[in-house]
Amino acid sequence: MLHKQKRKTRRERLIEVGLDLFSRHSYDEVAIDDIAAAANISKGLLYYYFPTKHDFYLAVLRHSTSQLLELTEPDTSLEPLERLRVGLLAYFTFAEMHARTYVALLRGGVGVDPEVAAILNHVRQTYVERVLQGLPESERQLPALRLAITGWVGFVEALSLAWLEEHQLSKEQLAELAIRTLLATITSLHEQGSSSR
Amino acid sequence: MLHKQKRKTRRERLIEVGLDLFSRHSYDEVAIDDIAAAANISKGLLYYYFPTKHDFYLAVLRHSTSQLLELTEPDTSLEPLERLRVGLLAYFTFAEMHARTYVALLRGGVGVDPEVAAILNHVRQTYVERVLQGLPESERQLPALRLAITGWVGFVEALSLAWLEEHQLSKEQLAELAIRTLLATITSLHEQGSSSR
DNA sequence: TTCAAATTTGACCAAAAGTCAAGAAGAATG
DNA sequence: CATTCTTCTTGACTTTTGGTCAAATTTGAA
Repeated sequence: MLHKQKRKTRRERLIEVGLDLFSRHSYDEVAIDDIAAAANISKGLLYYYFPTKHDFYLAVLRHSTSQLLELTEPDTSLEPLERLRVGLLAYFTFAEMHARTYVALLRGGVGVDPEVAAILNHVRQTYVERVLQGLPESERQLPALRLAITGWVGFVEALSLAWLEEHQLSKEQLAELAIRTLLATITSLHEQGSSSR
Repeated sequence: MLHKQKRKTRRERLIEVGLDLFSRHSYDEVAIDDIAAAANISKGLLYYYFPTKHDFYLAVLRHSTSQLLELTEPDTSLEPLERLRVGLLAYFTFAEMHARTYVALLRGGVGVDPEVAAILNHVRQTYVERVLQGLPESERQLPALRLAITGWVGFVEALSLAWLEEHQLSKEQLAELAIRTLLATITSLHEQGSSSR
């Protein structure tokens, strides 16, 4: 039996507090006591909802990544290229609105922690998948297509992070740049005839 | 007076131990006592060489990033495109040889820790700078050139990380893909006439 | 040999993660 | 309403781990 009666469940409120703290401080700068204090709660209660500090962090991370994925959900009623453009705009909007959180999200992570890595990989994989969906059947057979798109997702991430520091371009221009780069990358896969396959 | 008599100074050996541990475990999975034990040393001695655990981590990180930058140092005797190709090959070679460390390096980091971020930014910035060096004067004036190249560096990082999981392409093919993408991205900046400047 | 500086230790301290018995608050039952 | 059962909440306690320090050991000039 899940319990989601009130406006916000305690668990949700705690995650919001964590979101705030973790976007402003590194993982081990944030003490359990800080979280408890910020939420007006005893330390023990935090452990009632989350088994360990690390699990709490994962919950916070999952929360924001799933929010990101939701807000950039592709609109399949649009044709692929337009769908991509809209998705990118939504992505940049998220980055802009939750700048601190977004940076912490991508550049954060707790060392080589496999669980954290898994969550971020899942996000990236999802984007790769979405891009693949928008490609015509004929293109999808290219040898290193998936690899190239994964690279492109990294391109978009780095682009957005750099953009946050200095908004020289509009979101529309960013999206255009990203799309052109994607198309060019895919095109270059065709030309790369040499030895693969 | 620096002291670098013997084969390897204690400090260097400690950094190597840290390199090993941090490439296999996350920052806070590695206890000071673990490091001391792995180096056959008392905990106190670690604090003789490094003020805090965090500083130790930074030293390890700086060590491997500077090693990466050294090994990929551009050979200015080559023409720009060839120089880039050789640089990329060296980069992928490093990633392959120090796979675990390399992954920890890029995807690691301690939360939003500004010092860690600064080190990684410095590496990325250096690459952006190197690419810019290889561009003809005429190209360097493009409005969002720096931004686009920063994105491309992210592309190369993501590409290499994905490649490490499944070596489907040769390093040469990877480099070719990366170069084509860079050129295409820059070209697309030209075409993006609209409203900037 | 001697002495001062550099190196190394291990016991100790402080802070932060994690545990738990017990109490308070709700909700269901009679 | 009383009672009882469940859920929620606390604060004191334990354990782990980062960090300190005086003292001991080693090194290397003089």
